[in-house]
Amino acid sequence: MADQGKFDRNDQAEEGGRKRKRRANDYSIGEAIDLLNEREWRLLVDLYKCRCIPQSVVVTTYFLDSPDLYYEEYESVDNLAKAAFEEKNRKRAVLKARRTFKRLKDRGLVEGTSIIPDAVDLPVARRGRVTGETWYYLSQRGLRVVEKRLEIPDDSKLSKVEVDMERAKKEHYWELGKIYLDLRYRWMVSFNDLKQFIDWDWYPSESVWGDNAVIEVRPDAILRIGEQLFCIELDRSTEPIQRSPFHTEQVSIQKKLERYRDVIKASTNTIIRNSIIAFVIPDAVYKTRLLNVGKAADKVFGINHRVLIGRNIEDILIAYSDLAGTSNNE
DNA sequence: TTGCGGTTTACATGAAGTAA
DNA sequence: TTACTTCATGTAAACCGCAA
Repeated sequence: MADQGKFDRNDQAEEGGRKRKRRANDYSIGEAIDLLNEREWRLLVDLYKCRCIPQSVVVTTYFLDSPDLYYEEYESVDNLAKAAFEEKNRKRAVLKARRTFKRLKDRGLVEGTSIIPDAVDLPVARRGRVTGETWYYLSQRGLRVVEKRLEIPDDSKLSKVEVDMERAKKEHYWELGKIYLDLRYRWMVSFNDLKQFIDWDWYPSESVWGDNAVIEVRPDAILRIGEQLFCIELDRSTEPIQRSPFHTEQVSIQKKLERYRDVIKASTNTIIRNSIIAFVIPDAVYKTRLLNVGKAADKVFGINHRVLIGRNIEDILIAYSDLAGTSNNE
């Protein structure tokens, strides 16, 4: 009967006479949800919005608290000792982050890899480190759990396969993810006292349709601040774009803008009609690229267009407040 | 070999839960 | 109430693969 008790409680199942830890499938979805704290929820939701997050960013964004929270004497010691505390604090945060992710992994909510495939491909004598930074993703279960929490309607739900395929363009999605994190943890915090900025959301892969549901445009992400929609187009000049050899860069941007124009024209939804197209060009070294987009916008929409261009989301927000509010005498 | 950076493990501690 | 168990956490040490 002692054995009976053992098998009834799977968290204490024994193997070879020794207790073992619970494994991934030992947790039901309900249990996994029960065990999530606020930080872990925030993490999962952000992971959903960003698709992927590297470990170092996880540490600094969610786990790195100020050193004096953990080491009371921090404020009273000299700089050298302070640096030691900061280092200790960082290590503590890293460990905490890893343990958290291990737990989430054990409960089947996230997955992660750190192998660099190209490095492994080389002969042993020629390769350097084969593991790089660990990247985290949501698992199938994690996706479902977050979608339930965010109350995502069925037709907007993501398929795990699709999300997995996005990993092939990890750099692109991470570039977008950084914009989201920037917004959430820098700009929206600093704008917190401005009521208009409190109600906002981020939709990483959502289409915008015209009324007839025939013509569609798919921005890289949609940012909604109150009633204002921003269709975010991330433009990385390093990214190879497949196109006919007769098309120049400018033409392709223009084509994209024309598509937006057509969708907006075909829509009676005022939110869509008033939407702003925001081109974020993070690695625009020369102004010309920014100007080219501007020129294309003039051509497609005319002089008073609603196309904003910037190197980062801050530029866009500043340009937006210029555009929106001379009435808003800040 | 030695040192480095990332990762895992051992151990101590305290909080919370549980059976007697 | 007491003794015991479980779990999360912080710290330190061990471990691992690799480069110099």
